[in-house]
Amino acid sequence: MRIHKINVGDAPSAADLVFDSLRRAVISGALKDGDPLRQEELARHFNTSRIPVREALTRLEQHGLAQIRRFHGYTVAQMSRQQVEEICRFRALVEGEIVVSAVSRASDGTLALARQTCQAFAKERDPVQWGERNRAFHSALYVECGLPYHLEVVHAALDKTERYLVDQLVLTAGMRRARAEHQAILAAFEARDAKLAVKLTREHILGALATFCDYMDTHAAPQRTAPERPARRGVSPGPKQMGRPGRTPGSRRA
Amino acid sequence: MRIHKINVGDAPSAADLVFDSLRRAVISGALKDGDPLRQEELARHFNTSRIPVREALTRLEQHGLAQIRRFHGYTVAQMSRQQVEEICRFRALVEGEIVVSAVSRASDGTLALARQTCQAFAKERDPVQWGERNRAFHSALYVECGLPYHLEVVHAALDKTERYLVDQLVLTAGMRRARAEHQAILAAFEARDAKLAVKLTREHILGALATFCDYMDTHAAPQRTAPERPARRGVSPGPKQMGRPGRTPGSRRA
DNA sequence: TTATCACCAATTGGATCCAATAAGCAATGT
DNA sequence: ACATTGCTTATTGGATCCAATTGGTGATAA
Repeated sequence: MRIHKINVGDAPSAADLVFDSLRRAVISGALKDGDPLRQEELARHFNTSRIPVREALTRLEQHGLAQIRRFHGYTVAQMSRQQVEEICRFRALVEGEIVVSAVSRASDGTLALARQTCQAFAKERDPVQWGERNRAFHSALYVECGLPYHLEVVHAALDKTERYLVDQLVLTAGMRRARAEHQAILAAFEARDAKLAVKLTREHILGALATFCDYMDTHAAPQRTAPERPARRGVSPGPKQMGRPGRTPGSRRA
Repeated sequence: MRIHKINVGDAPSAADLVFDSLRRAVISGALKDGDPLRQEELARHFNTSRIPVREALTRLEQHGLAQIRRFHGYTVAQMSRQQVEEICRFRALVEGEIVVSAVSRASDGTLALARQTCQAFAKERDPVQWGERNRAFHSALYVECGLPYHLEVVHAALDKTERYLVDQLVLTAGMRRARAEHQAILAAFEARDAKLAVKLTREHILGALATFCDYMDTHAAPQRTAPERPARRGVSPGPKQMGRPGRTPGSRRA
C-alpha cells in the first residue's frame, strides 16, 4: 500500500467536534464568564442535534469550564480571584515537578523545537493567539518528561485560568516580561540546570499571578463575577445574548 | 414557615444517580478492569433509558474511570503499573502541599473528628470498606486546608488508583502498617508539626506504592492489564459477563 | 480444505419526540 | 393599587426511534 494508513475508528464524533470548539471558545475568552450555553442554539450553530451538544456540555462541565443549574442549563464557568490564585499555585507546584523530569530528559531535538515555539510566541502580535503560543512553548519543553498524568492535570488547570492570564498579559503589557522569562527558562533547559529551570518556571507562573491579583485589586470594579441578574429586562436588550424572552411581546392571541 | 427548607433544584438527576453508582462500582473494584459497560444493560439495571446512562458514562470517561472505543462502547479503565506509580507520586506531591496548609488550619474539632475516622478505619474488618474509611480519614484531616481545587484533584487521583491500593492492602497484610501510619500522621497533626506530617504523609503514600510495585513485580503473572481478547469464545462462557453473541444459534429464518 | 464474501444481530451514535420545570405576563379578586 | 393565580412559552431532562458500524456466522468458490 502506498496510501497513508489511518484508522477510521479514530475519526472524531460530532460530540468531539462540538466539545473542541466550545473548549476553545471558553479558554480563549470568546465566550465570556456566565454566558448561557443553550442547547438548541448550539445545535443549530453546529448543524447537529442536541444530543452531541449535551455530551459536549457535560464534558465541559467535568473539565470545570461550564457550570450547570438543573433545568436552567449550562453557563460558562466563572472563577473568583481566589480560585485563579489557587490554581496558579497548583500549577507552580506540579510544573515544578514536571520541569525536574523534563530538564534531564529533553533531547536536543525537542530543545530546538522549543526554541522555535519560543520565538513564535515572542513574535506573535495577536493577543488571542498568545494563550495557544504560550501553551505550545511549555508543552514543547515538557513532551519528554515522562509524566503524562501530570501533564494532563496541568493542562486542565491551564484551561481553567488561561483566559484570565491572557487578559492580564494584555492589560498590563506583560508580554515583554513573558518573552524574557521564556528565554531564561529555555536557557536553563539548554544548560541542563534543573534547579534554575524549576525556580524560573515557578516565578514565571507566580509572577503572572501576582500581576493578575494586583490588577484585580486596584481595578476592583471590572470584576468578571457576573451580577446576579440583569436587574431589568426589556430596556437595553444587552449584548445580543438573547435571554429567555418569556413571551414575545404581541404574541398573544384572543 | 416552620417547615424545613430544602432546595428542590438540588435533587439529583437520573444521570447523577447512575454516575454515582458506577463511580462507586469502579473505584471499589466491583466492576473489574476492562469490563464492558453496555448502555442498554445499565439502563435496564437502573430502570431508566440510555440517555442518562450515556451522560454518566461520558462523565466516568472524563474522570478517567472508563475508556471508550468509538462504536465499541465503554469499558472500565485499565491502568498499567507505571500509571499507578505516576499517580501515586502525584498524590504524594499534592497531598504534601495540602498537609502544609491543613496542619496550621485544623481546628480542635476537626482533629477530634479525624481521630474518630482514624479509629473507624482501624476497626474496619470488611476490606471493601477500607478504601472509603481511608478516604474519610484523610478527608477529615484536610477539610479545612483551604485548597478546594487541590482537594478535588487529589480525590480524582485517588479514584483512579484506590482499587489497586486496596488490593495491595488485602494481598500483603498491609493493614497493620496502614493503621500505625495513620496514627503517626494524626499525632503529627495534633502536635502541629507540619514538616513531620508532610514527611509521614508522603511516606504513607509512597510506601503503599512500593508495596504495590513489589507485589506486581514478584507476582508478575496475575497482571490486571487485560489480554487483548479472550482468545477463544464459546467454550467456557466466562463469568456471566454476556459478550456479544453474534447471532443466536437457531435464530435464522427462511 | 481454505479464503472470500454476503448477510445478520448487537451495539453505539445521533435525531426526534414527549414530559417536566421555570419564569414571565395577564387576568382576577380584594 | 396590589397580591394571587392561571396561562403561556422557552428550555431542559429523559424516552424512543432511526441510522451507521462492527464482528461474527455461514455460504460460496477456488
